[in-house]
Amino acid sequence: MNSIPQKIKIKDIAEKAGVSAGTVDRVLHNRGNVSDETRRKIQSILDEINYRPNHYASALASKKVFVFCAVIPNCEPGGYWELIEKGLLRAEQELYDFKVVVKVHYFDQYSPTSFAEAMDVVLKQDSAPDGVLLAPLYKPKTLVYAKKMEDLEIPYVFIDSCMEEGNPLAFYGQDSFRSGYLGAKLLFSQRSDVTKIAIFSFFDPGQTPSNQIALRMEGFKSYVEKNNRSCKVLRGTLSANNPEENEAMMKKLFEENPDIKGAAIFSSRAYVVAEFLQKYKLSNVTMIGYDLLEKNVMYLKNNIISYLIAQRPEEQAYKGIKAFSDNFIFKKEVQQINYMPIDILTQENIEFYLEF
Amino acid sequence: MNSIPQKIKIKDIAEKAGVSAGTVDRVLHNRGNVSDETRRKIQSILDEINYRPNHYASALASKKVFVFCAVIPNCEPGGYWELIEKGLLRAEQELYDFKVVVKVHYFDQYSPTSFAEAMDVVLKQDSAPDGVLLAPLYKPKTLVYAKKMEDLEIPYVFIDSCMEEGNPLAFYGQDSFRSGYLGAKLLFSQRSDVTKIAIFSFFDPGQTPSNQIALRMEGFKSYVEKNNRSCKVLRGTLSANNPEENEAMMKKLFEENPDIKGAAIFSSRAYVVAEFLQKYKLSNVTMIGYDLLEKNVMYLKNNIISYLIAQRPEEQAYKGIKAFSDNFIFKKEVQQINYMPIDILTQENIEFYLEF
DNA sequence: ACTGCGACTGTGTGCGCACACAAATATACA
DNA sequence: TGTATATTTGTGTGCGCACACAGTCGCAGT
Repeated sequence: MNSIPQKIKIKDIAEKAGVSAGTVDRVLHNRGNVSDETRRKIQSILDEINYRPNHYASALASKKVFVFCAVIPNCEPGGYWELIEKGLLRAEQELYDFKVVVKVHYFDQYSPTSFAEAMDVVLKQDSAPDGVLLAPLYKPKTLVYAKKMEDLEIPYVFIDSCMEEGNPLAFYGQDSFRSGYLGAKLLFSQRSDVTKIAIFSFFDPGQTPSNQIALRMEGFKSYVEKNNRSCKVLRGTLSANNPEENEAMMKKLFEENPDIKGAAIFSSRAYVVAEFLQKYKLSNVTMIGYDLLEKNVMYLKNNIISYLIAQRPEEQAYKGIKAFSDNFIFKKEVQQINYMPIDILTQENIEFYLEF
Repeated sequence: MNSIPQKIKIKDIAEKAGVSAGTVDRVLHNRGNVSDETRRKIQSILDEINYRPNHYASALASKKVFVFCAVIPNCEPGGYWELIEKGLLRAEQELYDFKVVVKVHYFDQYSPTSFAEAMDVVLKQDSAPDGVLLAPLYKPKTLVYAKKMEDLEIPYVFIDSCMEEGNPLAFYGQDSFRSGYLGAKLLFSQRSDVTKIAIFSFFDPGQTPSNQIALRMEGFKSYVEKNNRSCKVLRGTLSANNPEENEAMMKKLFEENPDIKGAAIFSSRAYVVAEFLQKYKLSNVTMIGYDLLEKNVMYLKNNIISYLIAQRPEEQAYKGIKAFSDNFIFKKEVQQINYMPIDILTQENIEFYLEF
């Protein structure tokens, strides 16, 4: 009654083929040293009986230690990349008994050079990692290292945003264009009288916008083009480390344009703008933002931000590492392109997203 | 460099305590037959060195087969409960090597008696299941069996909706009240001129509404009360198996009330109403619905339904079974109340939710 | 015919643990 | 003091697999 479908093991196959377990093991792992004849015989049995190895027993017996490196921007407390790191750690924990180690390497998210340095360290270790997880913030540099890893035959996983030119083992992230598009839709669906909006970005001097943010902005504009062509879109440029300047800039912008009805910002730091809106009591401005940072959530709850669009960063990182283990340990097919859901968060449903 | 933190095993503990592995095993599993003195010694070592057993090795060595039963309504193809079943199967697959079997038992979702019969079968097997997963559609009957299972010391998991009176090992589902509340918010946020809406339900004669649907409706009404008190709410009652009658009813309703601007339905069969709206080209009616059924998705894409609110049924079922394995096999603490995210789906983000 | 060598195949051990069983020790009672 | 019995402890085997190692075999070269 409570019996389990009898599991087929290596020994069974060996018996069926009239060989020893060792030989079956050799064909299973392509270790060579098997005559064509016996290999074919074993293979045909394998094909017909649907052998499914016990990966837990396998991991137990194996001595192999897997080292996966993650290369991500420095994690400010409460910032976006901290969520990514959380996912990495969760995956490492879960794979502990499979002898999986996740090493995190950090770089300065505003410096492509710093990214390159981190990658150099990762790839020039005495023993190469079994896989590298990274966020392709800056296309050109990333491309260089993608090439390098392909030459070294080190599989890599992209999170956050993708690059068509690369050929990762897997990608986990949002369709950034679409999430920008959705942002615009939500902004305009809120009210029918939106004729002027402001969008903000952190373009520091001499820096190219990150891949993802550029795409979100395109998506946003595309929606406006298509559905609210008459709406005026103003741009505000924020500085990463000069709050006073930012405040002055916004003050000027909103004073000169009191008819601004909507605001959007495509990085995760919506709270910078929200803080301003709250301080100056501009409750007539509808705002949308991105990512589930604590401070963003606070302004959502305070009704300063109407909608937050989220992308499950922790899950991206978690699944990124799991892609490696699925590939190496569980021998599962790994789907290459994996768009994460574009979650729409409001005051009413936010609380149910906080622990995920 | 690539070394893993040295794993502590039973043998290590045994050595430290000056006993054999068997004795350590006895205290780890409370198997008794250990003198107070040695148990205390071992326990103190255990406390101080943070021993984490290898559950994979443990499962490998163990002969125990786990049988978990799921009691759910019949799965119509393309219906809600099919998604649940998918999650159950996924969990079973994943736990295959842990000797976990998931047996699904079905009942007629419109008949509490049929539910009771299914539960009787489950509980009166020659060997009792190690856990039961069920959806408490009908409170009173569920309560009876919850009691029974507590007496039999069989842990149970609720999915879909919860019952405060029960004491399940875990619950995975939506906050139904809140999802109804959010539905109303979305309906009204779409346009400012909504003064009359219609809500539909499948109250067949002689039947009590399921727990979840009743709560959603309450939540919906609560929002209207609070924010749009002047809006008139009409009720339409649908029949589960009489399309002609339904059509006639809706026709009459919308003809007599041409000023209906919004429609909502709290079961997963929004497509019944959507089909009508499409057929009669009532494009002026904004509609919201629940759950990611194929047919609902189609009407969302066609712009008949503006928002769908989803609750990840597959994940509910999957996590429900995993709660058992976490409890029995991985000895993890299982959180009792787990509200699933209330996903808001629109044309723009729907495609990213379809494979989850 | 002997050796050496390469291609192929079988055997044995251990991964960390559960559990049946054997062994040792303690306790009771005559 | 001896025997029977309960209590406590140690040992051995196997779960399914990986992998090191030890064979076996055929064949070329001397």
